[in-house]
Amino acid sequence: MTTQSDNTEVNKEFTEECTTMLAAVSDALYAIGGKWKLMIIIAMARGNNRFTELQRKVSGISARVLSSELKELELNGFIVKKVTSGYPVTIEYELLPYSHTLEELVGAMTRWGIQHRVKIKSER
Amino acid sequence: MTTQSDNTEVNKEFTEECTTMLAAVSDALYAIGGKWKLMIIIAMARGNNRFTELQRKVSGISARVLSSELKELELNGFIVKKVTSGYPVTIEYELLPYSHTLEELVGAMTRWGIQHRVKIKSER
DNA sequence: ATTAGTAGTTACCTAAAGGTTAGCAAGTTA
DNA sequence: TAACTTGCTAACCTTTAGGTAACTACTAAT
Repeated sequence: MTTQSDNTEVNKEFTEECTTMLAAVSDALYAIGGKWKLMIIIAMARGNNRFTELQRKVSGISARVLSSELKELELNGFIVKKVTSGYPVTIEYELLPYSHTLEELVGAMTRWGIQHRVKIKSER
Repeated sequence: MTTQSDNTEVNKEFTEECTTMLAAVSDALYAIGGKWKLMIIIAMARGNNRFTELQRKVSGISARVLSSELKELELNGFIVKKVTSGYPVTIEYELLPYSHTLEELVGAMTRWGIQHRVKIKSER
């Protein structure tokens, strides 16, 4: 009698790889999961660095949520808040280098999202 | 007086690209966002196709949530439920080809998650 | 006959995410 | 001087995601 959970060498490696991936994806989702964080980073990478600009660009986000997401992103080392005490005082948010480590992921998600929308449309 | 929102050609393209990306990422998150969907797909790609096996593999998920996530994944064309009416009746979930379009994204997220955990650890 | 495993469902509940409204302190524009 | 903009914050409320526990129907083993 054989089952899918035979303890072969191959199966062990497979199982370990799976566990590693699951832990990694879980970690990633913890840091950048949710509805807004990636979108805010994308908008910032494209020149939207002020509060109101971001709010307009990331459509649907409220001031309250944007404010709290920015705080979390700052806390986790993705962005900095820069206050230039000139005249007038302007507040700008800037991406830190760590944000750029997300480029591959953002690219992959963008490409997938585009093809997914095409697929959904063609199905209707 | 110049501002960051000058209507140069370059700026227009940038703005459009940004809008496209935001819409795409939003679409992607709608389909595969949340705590569990990607993790279930990862587990299934590695030979765990039965309900209880999946529940064990994706640690922390409850039967109720697993059941409802599987239904959503089936509805959205990522998986199929296969009931083999032999003796005994076994129920297996299988990935459909569409799940494999997620490979690039899953890979990117896994790599990012691994390096992120390393970074977090080294900071403590 | 009892216990255990598989594959769930149902009902109920909590916590987290997010939305709405209002307002404030500054500066700026008409 | 009035109205508007920017960059928020506080209080409140709703929605959704997810967790817990109990239960069912079937099979299989002891």
